[in-house]
Amino acid sequence: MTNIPKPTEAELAILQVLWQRGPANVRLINEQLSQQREVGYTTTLKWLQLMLDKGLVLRDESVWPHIYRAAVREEDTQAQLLDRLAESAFGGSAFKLVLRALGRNQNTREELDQIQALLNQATPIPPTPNSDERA
Amino acid sequence: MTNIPKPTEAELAILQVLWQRGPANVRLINEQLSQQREVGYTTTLKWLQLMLDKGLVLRDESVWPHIYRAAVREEDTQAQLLDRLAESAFGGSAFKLVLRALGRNQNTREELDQIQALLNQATPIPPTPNSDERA
DNA sequence: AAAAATTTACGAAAAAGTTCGTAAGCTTCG
DNA sequence: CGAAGCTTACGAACTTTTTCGTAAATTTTT
Repeated sequence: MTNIPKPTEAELAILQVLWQRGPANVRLINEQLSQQREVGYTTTLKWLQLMLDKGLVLRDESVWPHIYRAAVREEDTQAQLLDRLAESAFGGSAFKLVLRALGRNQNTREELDQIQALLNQATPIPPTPNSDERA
Repeated sequence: MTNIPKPTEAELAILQVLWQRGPANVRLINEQLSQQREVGYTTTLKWLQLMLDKGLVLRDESVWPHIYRAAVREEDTQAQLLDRLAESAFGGSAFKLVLRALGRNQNTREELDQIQALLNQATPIPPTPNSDERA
């Protein structure tokens, strides 16, 4: 709920590592990041420290080396980023975003089925009286 | 095709105005932007100039005042941003992005139908042999 | 316990984006 | 034409992010 501070690119890269691998020390995180692009160890450390200040990660100092873990949930963060993108590039329409994302996506049969399933269980909301306000 | 330079927040705001309203002069663009948040005229002008340098907009100097128009297509830009978001926050999976976007979205009956239509015409691609490569 | 190796903390430079102020350049009007 | 009113160009201050270097702190090894 508490509005999460918007993560930067670098911060997102780190969060992804933590979400996928779970809590980890700086070395491990840096190794993961390094697989994608050259990153200095202290750079990674600094990011973690900044993220700690912002409340994006938590740190366990009772062990050595310290262990960091995500303080924000993957789902929440993704949702927030989708909202933000809808706002900044789709005229505020999450629906348009979905259409576009779906339209240009190559999916396997399983994936399409999964999407279909989600769609089937979706409950339509009543159209807003002014759904055609601004053409 | 030519990889579009990643637009910043401010640049996206301007592109959205141009996409919706079509070519316009600085004053008009600034008025539109001002409806959302306080922006100085010269700030808008400066943005346009920077965007011109980056190739995000085109300028017609044969008229006065100059008229700017988007140099990148809305669809392409949105697609690019979706790819980028999938990469930076969904572990590179456009599919996961779609699921998430669809899942948390409140849609009207019409919208759901539209999504369904899109889904029906989607041709499944064969599953990749290593679709389960990294668990 | 001292040296060697690893981790942290801090400060700060460099790069990217945001925002204007000011002056110079057109247009229009009296 | 000259003044007044927009428009444009330019430079620069500020803020936010990205990136390290260096030194201090903590462990681990001889």
